[in-house]
Order: sequence, then C-alpha cells, then structure tokens
Amino acid sequence: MLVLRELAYGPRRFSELKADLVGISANVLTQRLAELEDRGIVRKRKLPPPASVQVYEATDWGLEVAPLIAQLGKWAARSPLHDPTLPISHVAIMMSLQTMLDAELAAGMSATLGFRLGEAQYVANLHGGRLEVERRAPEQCDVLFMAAPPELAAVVYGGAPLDTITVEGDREIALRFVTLFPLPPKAG
Amino acid sequence: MLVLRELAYGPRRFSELKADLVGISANVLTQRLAELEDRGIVRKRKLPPPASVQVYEATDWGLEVAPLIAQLGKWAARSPLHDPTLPISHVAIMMSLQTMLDAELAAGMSATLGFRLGEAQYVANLHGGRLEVERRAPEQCDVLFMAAPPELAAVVYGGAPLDTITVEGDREIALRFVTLFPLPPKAG
DNA sequence: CCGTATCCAATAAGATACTG
DNA sequence: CAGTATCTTATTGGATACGG
Repeated sequence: MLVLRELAYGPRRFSELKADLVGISANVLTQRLAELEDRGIVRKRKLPPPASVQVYEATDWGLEVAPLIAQLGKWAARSPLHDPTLPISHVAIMMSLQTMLDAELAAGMSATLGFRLGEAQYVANLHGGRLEVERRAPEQCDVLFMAAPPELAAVVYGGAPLDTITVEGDREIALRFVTLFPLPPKAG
Repeated sequence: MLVLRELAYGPRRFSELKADLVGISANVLTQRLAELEDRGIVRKRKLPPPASVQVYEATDWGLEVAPLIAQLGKWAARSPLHDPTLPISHVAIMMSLQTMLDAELAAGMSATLGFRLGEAQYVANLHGGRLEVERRAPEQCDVLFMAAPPELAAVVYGGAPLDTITVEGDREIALRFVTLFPLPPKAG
C-alpha cells in the first residue's frame, strides 16, 4: 500500500521510491514492485528519450485504490496512538490535504496553491470545496508554500504559525488556506 | 482487517472468529484481538446474564473503517488473479452483497431477504438502490436463502442456477434479486 | 469454551557487497 | 542509477499441549 501510495500522483523512479519510503531496503523494494507488477497494479515503463529513464507507475486499476488508501489514512489519523510528528512523505501530505479538507469551510474559496516540498513540486487547485492535486512545477499560483513535509503538516494540522515555513504570494489566501483542515475528533 | 471485518455486523465470540477465519490459530487470534483492543478498535464485552458469554465487538471508531474494508474487497475482486472459488465467510459474502449491488438495477425494487448461511442468519433490506444488512433471525422475509457462503456466491456472482441452493418464499423476487450483482470488468 | 504457553519451521527484512 | 546476490537476524505463525 505504501509503494502504491507513492505512485498516486504519477510515475516515480526506483531511487525516489527508496528515498521516500524511509527504511526500506533495495531488495525489499524490488520485491514489492515485482509483486505489484505481477498483480497488475504497477507497470514498469521507460520514459521516452531524451529522458530515457526507467519509472514505475500505477496501472489504471491500481490507481483506483488510491482514494481508499487516502481514506484509510484519514481514519487511522484519529487513532489515540497516532503520532503526527513521525516522518511523512510529500505524497502522503498532499494526499492528506485532499482528504482532510473541510468541504464546508472551503466551499466559497477558489485558489491555486503551489508546493515545493524538498525536490518535489505540486500544484493544488481549490475549487467548489474540493482540492485537485497534480505533481508539476508551480506556475501562476496564488501562493507558494516551501517546506519539508512534516513542517507543512505542523502548520496545517498542528496549528503552528505560518511563519515557520516559507510562503510566497498572497498571504491572505495562505492564512485562510491553512485553516481549512480542522482536526477530526480523536477516537476513544 | 480480517478480524475487524468479521465484527462488522456485531459482536462475535472467540470460537466463532476462530472458525470463520480459516487457518488462524488460537494464539494468533489472541494476539490480533489484543492488538486491536490496545489500539481502541475492538472492545471485549461480557454479554448480560443469562448469556454471560464473552464477546468481542468493534468500537464506534473501529466500525467506521468497515465500509472502506468492503470497498477494498470490491476493488480487489477485479484482480486478474482473483479466485472466486476460495472459501468466503458469511460476513464477507453479506458485505460483498452491499458493495456489489448495482444501484441502477436495484433502484425500483424493494424487498426483505433472509439468509441462513450455516449457523449464521442475516436479514437484508433492499430499498432505494441500497441494501441494509443486519445479523438476526429472518422474520417476515419475502425470500429466504439457505446455502453455504461459497454456493451463494456462485449463484450471485458466478451465474450458477438458483436451484443449486435452497430458496423459500417468493421465487420471482429471488430470481430478480440474484441478477442485481453484475460482475465488474476485470482489470488488466 | 476461552484462551495461554511452548516449540519449531518458514518467512521477512536489514545490511552489505557487487554488477550492468 | 537501478537493481541483484548473499548472508544473517528477527519475526511470524502453525501445531500442540495445557489451564481456568
């Protein structure tokens, strides 16, 4: 599930997956990818020249389970044992923004948000109470957030001040955006 | 997840869980239940006298993940490697009926269906394109299905003739009911 | 019936070194 | 970079016997 989650927003290289899945060893990642490929969930693909690098991507069917994985994450985050300070990948934080967004609070708001999370870059489009996410370089965004994934999580979910991360663009929109993700009540 | 699924329609005894989770040994089941209890997903409860037996039940929070487990099952059933002849528990088949029901086909139909699947008994209420399921003795049902879970699966999903299982009550309704679960396209 | 305790075999996984 | 190969340890889980 974790490997597949990392592929939710598009193809990744072996080394990226290994880096983002903290603690996984090369042989285990190889085995996981082979399993997923055998089962038709993941596909190996060679990017066209001049890139010509090998990447792994989710198949159409594999991609269909991504929203369920995201919802499982939302459910699990309410565990009394959940530790929000643990490392989180950039895919995981972007996915969490999609599931944790409060549609009511966001209903009236439209904006385009850019994210630079280490090497990874994302653009999120907020519209009609929903958040669409793509992995691509931020262009013409209202706001650009720059942070490590755990720092962004601290701001959005932990109530840390916006100034703990780097924000460019419309500060009003940024300030409002980070209030759209109320913590659901803890279970127990 | 499998233990939790077995608790989706209400509390179960240790021996029932052990019997329904084919192949699980007592020590592993004990460990799983302890884990789930530690995490606040499952609760141990003593039924009031005169029953006075110990049962395990999902907590409110634990129960919230059941629909996701059901959806994961629906997704996984489209695997090219999926073998529908494998053993299936009565909880699993009832859950699958809820997720696999085609809302369009069922839109105009209302009925109350009873199920005797070995020792287990369920009542399903079909209304407005949805299926509500309760674990209780069938009373005043339009139809009563009696079969082992895999046989019922063969009829509903495998196109096996209705006569391969025992059916009491309104045959018209029974015949129509079993057509409401079209197989989704296989992936790959 | 509801587990616990013990033992053992199989598997999974981290570390490391190495290859095209 | 993208893996494979090998080795070693840790964990898992089945089987079985036993206790409240």
